[in-house]
Amino acid sequence: MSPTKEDYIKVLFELGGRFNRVSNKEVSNRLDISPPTVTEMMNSLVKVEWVEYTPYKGSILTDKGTEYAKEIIRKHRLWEVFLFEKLGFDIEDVHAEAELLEHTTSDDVADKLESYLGYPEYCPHGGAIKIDLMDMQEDYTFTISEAKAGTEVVISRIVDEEKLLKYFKNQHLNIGDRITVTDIDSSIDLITLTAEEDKEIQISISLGNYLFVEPI
Amino acid sequence: MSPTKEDYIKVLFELGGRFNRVSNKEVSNRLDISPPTVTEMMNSLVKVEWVEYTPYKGSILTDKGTEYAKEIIRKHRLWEVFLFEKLGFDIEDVHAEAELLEHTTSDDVADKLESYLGYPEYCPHGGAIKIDLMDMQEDYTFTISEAKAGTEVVISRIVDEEKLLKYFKNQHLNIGDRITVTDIDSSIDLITLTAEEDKEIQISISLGNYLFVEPI
DNA sequence: TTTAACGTTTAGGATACCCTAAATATTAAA
DNA sequence: TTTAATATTTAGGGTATCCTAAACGTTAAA
Repeated sequence: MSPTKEDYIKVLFELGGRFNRVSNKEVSNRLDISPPTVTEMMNSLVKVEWVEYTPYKGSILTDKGTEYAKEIIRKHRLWEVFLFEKLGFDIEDVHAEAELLEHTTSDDVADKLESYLGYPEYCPHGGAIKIDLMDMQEDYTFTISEAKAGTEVVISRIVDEEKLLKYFKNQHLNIGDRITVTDIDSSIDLITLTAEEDKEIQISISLGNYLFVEPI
Repeated sequence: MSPTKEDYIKVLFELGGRFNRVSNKEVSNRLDISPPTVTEMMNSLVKVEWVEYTPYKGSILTDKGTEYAKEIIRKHRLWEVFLFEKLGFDIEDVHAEAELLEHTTSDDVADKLESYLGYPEYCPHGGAIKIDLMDMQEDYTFTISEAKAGTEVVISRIVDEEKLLKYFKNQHLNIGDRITVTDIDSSIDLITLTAEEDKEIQISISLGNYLFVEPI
């Protein structure tokens, strides 16, 4: 299907569209596309049976849509590994390039690329590459905003959006880091963590939704 | 610019649009797009200054258009090398895949890919990859249809169009083969060649236009 | 040189995506 | 529960790319 449609279902997937309704507003914000255009596209995605849509209520991915989204995300992550490991790109730059290449990658190229890369498990941002691993990763990890105060966790994945990557990097929060969630205060939207060497870091709960961790 | 426009200037380049006017008919046939659409697109390419167009007479690439076409062809050929050498694709299949990837490849990715591949000189079909080599290749090679009877030549390049590749492969004509042009008869559109082990091969002059050779 | 064949353009339309402005529905606050 | 804020949709447009049918130019054969 068209790159445009692929972008929409990818975003739906990333916003949890397998299990929850995703509002047009969220999609509109994420893709920086006007709300009316999103409404229009959702109706078009319903026609190809990738999405179930209830006006005013939002969209949910169908099984078909979910499969397709996963395939694109797999291609995206494979290119990220290639660009990072083989071509020597900076980790911050691979996302934008993969974003382009993913839409013109046949299944055949993806399979051969995966083999060439040695069947990597994760992309440079910690996202699972194998289709079934994507689900498992969802089951075993949670965002730091969902953690309970006092738990010790390892950062396993950062939602790969350029600005977020830059933000967490600047906060010295990287994949593989062990951190302890000291305090979560929803009243003031703040999470307090302790990282290596007892350094204290504070981030907002809303931004914490983009930082996935797993318990130790 | 858009993938569509890129396809048009690539075809103009391949049809000799740097030096001769290319008719809309030729473009229409090559891209399998209706003549009116080609007329329309040519006008649009004039607007971005990639093409000079005289109604009813045809198009010529501007310097700007030529540069752009070369960049895309370079990306195309780099991907072909990658797909063939690294991913193990069959030579017949690389063209179609490269056709897709070339449009979503940034200059940065192309440069790093070129370096990763060790700065290859030619794509698997014998096409030059470096921009200046592309011109040189034009100067030193000619199509077998332009050869004089009696000359001995080496096949250096086959225009990479799937059907043509298949055709020449079936005729046992491959890049690197030494052949002798025995006879060229324009009255019946036929070229007779002698290949290894004195095997005789006959092809039409029109198809010979897609087989580039260089003198020994 | 007149005409037939063929290439090209004009006219009129379709679809995919995108937009703004205005109307409408939903939800949260008063 | 009424209102105000916010999300969503409808209405009306715009551009890029494609198409067919019909009109028009060019060229080469008769």
